[in-house]
Amino acid sequence: MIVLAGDKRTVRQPRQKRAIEKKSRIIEAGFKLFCEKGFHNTNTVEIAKAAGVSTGILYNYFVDKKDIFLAAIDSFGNRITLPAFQATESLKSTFSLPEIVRWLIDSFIKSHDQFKSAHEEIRAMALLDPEVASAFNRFDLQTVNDVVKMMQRFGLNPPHPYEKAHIAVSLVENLCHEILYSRHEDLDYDIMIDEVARVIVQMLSVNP
Amino acid sequence: MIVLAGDKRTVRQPRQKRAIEKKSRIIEAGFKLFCEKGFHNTNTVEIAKAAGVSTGILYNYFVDKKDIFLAAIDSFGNRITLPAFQATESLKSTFSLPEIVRWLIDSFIKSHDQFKSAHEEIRAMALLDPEVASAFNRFDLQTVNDVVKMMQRFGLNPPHPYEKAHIAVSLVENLCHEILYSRHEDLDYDIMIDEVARVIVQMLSVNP
Amino acid sequence: MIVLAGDKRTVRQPRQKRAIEKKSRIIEAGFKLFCEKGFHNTNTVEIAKAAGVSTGILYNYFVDKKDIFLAAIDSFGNRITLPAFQATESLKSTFSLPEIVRWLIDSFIKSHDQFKSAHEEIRAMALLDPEVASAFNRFDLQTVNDVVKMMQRFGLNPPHPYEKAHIAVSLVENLCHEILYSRHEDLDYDIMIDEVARVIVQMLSVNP
Amino acid sequence: MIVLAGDKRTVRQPRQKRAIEKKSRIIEAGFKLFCEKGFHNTNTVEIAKAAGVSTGILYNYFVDKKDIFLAAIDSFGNRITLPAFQATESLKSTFSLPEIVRWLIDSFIKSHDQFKSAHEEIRAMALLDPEVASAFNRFDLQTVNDVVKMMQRFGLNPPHPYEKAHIAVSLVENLCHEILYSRHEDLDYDIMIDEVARVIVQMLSVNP
DNA sequence: GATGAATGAGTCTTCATTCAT
DNA sequence: AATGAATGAAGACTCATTCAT
Repeated sequence: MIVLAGDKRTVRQPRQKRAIEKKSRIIEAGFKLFCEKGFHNTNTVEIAKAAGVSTGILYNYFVDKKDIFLAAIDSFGNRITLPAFQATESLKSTFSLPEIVRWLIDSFIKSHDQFKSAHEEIRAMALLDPEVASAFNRFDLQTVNDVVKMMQRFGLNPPHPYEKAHIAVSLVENLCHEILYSRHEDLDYDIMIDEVARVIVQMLSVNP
Repeated sequence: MIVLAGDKRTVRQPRQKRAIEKKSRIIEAGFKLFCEKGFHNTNTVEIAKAAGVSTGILYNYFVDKKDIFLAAIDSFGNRITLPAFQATESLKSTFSLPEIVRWLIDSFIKSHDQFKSAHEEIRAMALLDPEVASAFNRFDLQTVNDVVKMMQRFGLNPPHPYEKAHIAVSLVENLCHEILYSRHEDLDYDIMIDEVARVIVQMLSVNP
Repeated sequence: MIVLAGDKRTVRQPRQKRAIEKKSRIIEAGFKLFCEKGFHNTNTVEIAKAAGVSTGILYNYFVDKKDIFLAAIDSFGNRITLPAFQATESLKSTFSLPEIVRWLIDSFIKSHDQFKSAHEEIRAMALLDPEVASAFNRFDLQTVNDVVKMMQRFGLNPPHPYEKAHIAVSLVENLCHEILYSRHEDLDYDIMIDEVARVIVQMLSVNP
Repeated sequence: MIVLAGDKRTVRQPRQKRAIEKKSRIIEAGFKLFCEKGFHNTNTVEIAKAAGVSTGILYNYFVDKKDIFLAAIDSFGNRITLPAFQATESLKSTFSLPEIVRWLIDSFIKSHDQFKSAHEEIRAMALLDPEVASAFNRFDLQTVNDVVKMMQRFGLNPPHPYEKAHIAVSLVENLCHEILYSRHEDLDYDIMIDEVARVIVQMLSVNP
């Protein structure tokens, strides 16, 4: 399994419960705003206001505005994908693999909706900023690891599981993006979902 | 074929040759800087300097900074992908489809490298800004149309050609991004390229 | 003679007359405020307002607030001491050396008054900031050079002229400071001035 | 002898031993930091941390940050100069006056080194702030008084002893500053020390 | 048409001081 | 008395846009 690299930022970690909650509120508020308006269009006053704190306190918990963004990325990664993968376990006995992949795609589309632009902006900023790149990679690896774990639960042992899992994740993410945001009127999204599910199942089903 | 939506911006179009060249130089310079540094990290003074014009003149040709970005997106779309697709024509008689797809992926990786962050940032901004979204869609459709044309040249007539072309394009774009920027050390990129080529060929080869 | 080291800051030097005047106005305004209120108690908005410009334009002429301070130090050095030294030339035939030194001290006290705290603050900041130290040294050297020149005009050729000139300058500067700002009620400043003049004359009069 | 003006601040004086120690620790920590980094570059959180107390408690002992600075000035004055003057007593029988003055200058140079910027910054701030001016004067007078006492111990009774002592102190302080911080490469500091010692001895040796 | 100096609102960040615990 | 998290006003600096020349 790919191991998440530890991040060694020199941020004072809050120990007290209230402080931890406040830090979470800031991440939450920042994340929500970054998703709605993007990093560059969100200012620190807004984040503080949304979190119900003063602007000054932001800098007790985070080294700068970008640090809030990074924390939000990590928080973001932990939330979207894992529940969906875990839920597949209970579906295993009832549904076929193509049905479950289709269900996963559907649930990803639903969960992506609440994160709006964050994912793309993270990708964009990752190209310019090593710290964002690192946070993005952590998130990415986690999802790929989750997919590989799910594959194992389903008895799928294709050659090169991580490479294939990565491709599968990309396919689903692009599909989500396309369906939620781009909306080309000439494309039939039901057909696209079917096709993506079919491609994934085929790719993962090749046992050695 | 999907038709490009008309552009309804109220920008004075330069008629004189010198003015047209100047506008091109601005787009060129802006595009280069946006690729290198991102939209938010590029300022208008830099663009003007790189284009060899005054900052004031920018606003004769463009309504604002974002308008330069939009023009750059349109210019961007016309340049990267088309040459690669056209080149496949001459390869048709000599190489097999899997070989040609693999060649296309390789040439996309090469051409993506020079555009760095532009593509991702456009996607990110497209989520927040309808005008950018519209420009992005124009670019996206063009690529999909190019792929469909190429499919026809190769005698590939699968059902739902646009949907499949879109999926294929997504796969290749994600692969480019992964290889050029993310570089997960645990992934074998040769295998990923092979696998993506295989998946695309398989998807497109299903004739009705 | 001690030579002033050239300073290689990367500030865009204004070439046009109006721009040079504006830069001067900013230095003037900054200098005045720094003298009145000190560097740390003067903000950029005040400087801009006093110079009759916008805050933004400050950064066309100076890299940062400190850079205005440095420019002010250089400007400061050129103005205070030189006129006084030059004026001694015309007094040479009429007055004796002790009388002229006494006259110089008096005129220094008068000219110091308009620069209030600048000199001390420069000395204080010079201890923490190499750039300020460098600017202070330039100013200091200039004064010492001026004193040595004056000594030569008066036919004074003591051994170690630069060391002695430096001591003389220090004595006068401290005297100015004491008289203008400290005002110990128990000290008789007429006597101090006489004593300082006597010490300087004695020190400089020792010909080899 | 010049009498120190009484201090009229409305600060609650700690009576308990532990509280007095705590106040001392704060002054100590503040003094050290002010010397190292200057008043404006030292913040109250740092002072509290260095003193091992909470930021809130600072305001039980001091009315504001400047008040810590004032207390530090008073503490500062008591420490640097007195030991050096006292030590001269034991040298009296063995060494000549010029030797002892030279020894004093040397020991001042050594002791100044540990106080870095404090002295200059106090002088600078004294020009802007009456309270700092008052604290500086107290310190200054003390040094002058110490010099006069030493003069008496050495049997020196020139006319205007306070004025001359003040001039002597200024000379030595400037010399310290020059040697420790300015370091003009073209000046020979051994010669300057000799010259300053010579001037001081000459000035103080004139008995009525 | 062309210039580029000028604007000033907007941004992130700091820090002396307070106050609920 | 003691804490240290919280405040929020104030600061330096940026930059898209304008306009006198």
